[in-house]
Amino acid sequence: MKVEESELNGRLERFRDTCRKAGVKLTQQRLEIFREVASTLDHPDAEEVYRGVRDRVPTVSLDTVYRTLWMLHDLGLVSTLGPRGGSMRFDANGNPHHHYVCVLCGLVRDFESPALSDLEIPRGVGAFGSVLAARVEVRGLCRKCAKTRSAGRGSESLIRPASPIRDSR
Amino acid sequence: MKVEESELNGRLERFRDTCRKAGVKLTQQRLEIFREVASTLDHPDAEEVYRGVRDRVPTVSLDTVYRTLWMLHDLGLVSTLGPRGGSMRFDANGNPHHHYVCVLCGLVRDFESPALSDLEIPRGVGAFGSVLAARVEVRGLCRKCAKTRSAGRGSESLIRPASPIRDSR
DNA sequence: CTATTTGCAAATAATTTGCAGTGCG
DNA sequence: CGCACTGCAAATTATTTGCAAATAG
Repeated sequence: MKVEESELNGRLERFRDTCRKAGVKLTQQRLEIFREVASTLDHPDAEEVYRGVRDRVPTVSLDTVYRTLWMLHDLGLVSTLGPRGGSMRFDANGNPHHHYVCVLCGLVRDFESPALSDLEIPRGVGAFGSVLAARVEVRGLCRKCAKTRSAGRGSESLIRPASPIRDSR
Repeated sequence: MKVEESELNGRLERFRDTCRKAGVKLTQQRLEIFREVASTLDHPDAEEVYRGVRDRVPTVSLDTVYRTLWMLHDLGLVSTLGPRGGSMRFDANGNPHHHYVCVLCGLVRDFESPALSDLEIPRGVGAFGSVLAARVEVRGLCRKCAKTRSAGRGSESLIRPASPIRDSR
């Protein structure tokens, strides 16, 4: 799924800006790697970014993709999603948001919600340490998986409480 | 941090029970592997479980630990936490709960909260698919890290919005 | 007894690193 | 023009798998 033109331009703008301010060199591969993450609503892993960028910059190497993604992370331009199924995934949505995750295929979609963003954190939590941010992760079966699955049969072992994806590589 | 005696016994009870019902054999290593995860409030990774179990069952192998942890997961006896820093972590707390995660050292602590557990999920989310569960992850700097850090200097690059741990192996 | 389960060692997957050449500022 | 950046290949880390020996029920 594609990010809107205007939003994408804003992100690219911020990217150039941040690079300049941070004094990091603006290379072709960095631009394209950022563009790849910033232009999709999916949250791709390094391999997917690599495949996408290779079309435009045939010589990029996978390790440059990794290095750049972590560099973008260090600059605060992308955040990461713990690996749903093997590999780390990257997220260029800079606005406060939450995630919907399909427990079967690993699809992730962002959603915003003032209500959830202003969550009341129980006071007891303060005992653990400071609170910097809170994020909600909603798990479920996405449209497509629900369809595929019901085609087969009813429900199997699926509703294992809050378990992430244990995928079948 | 240790789980209370009574709670631990309940977990072990449920473990034996579930194994029997599922028809899986109750071996020494399985019992000790489960005990290791079930008796701590930390959420250890396979390697940590391995080290702990080895004291009591010197011949266990790391792969048995992996196989057993995933088997416990399949039986619904443990859930997983996306890798904070390299490796998958396992959680034997069967009650609905949320997580506090230290962005520096990766410490995880559970907390319960009726308010958060009854979260109102925005209707828009239904468009993505069904909703099975929702979990809140609160990020912050734990007590210990805050202390260690302030010993050095003030704040550095730390407050990178909602970024997980990019650790220094 | 006998199907499961285990331990070992070797295989895979994801990610990182050292180094020599290349190109941005 | 120099130092940060890149590509390559080799190294590491986490995790999985095939197989013969061990064991729970």
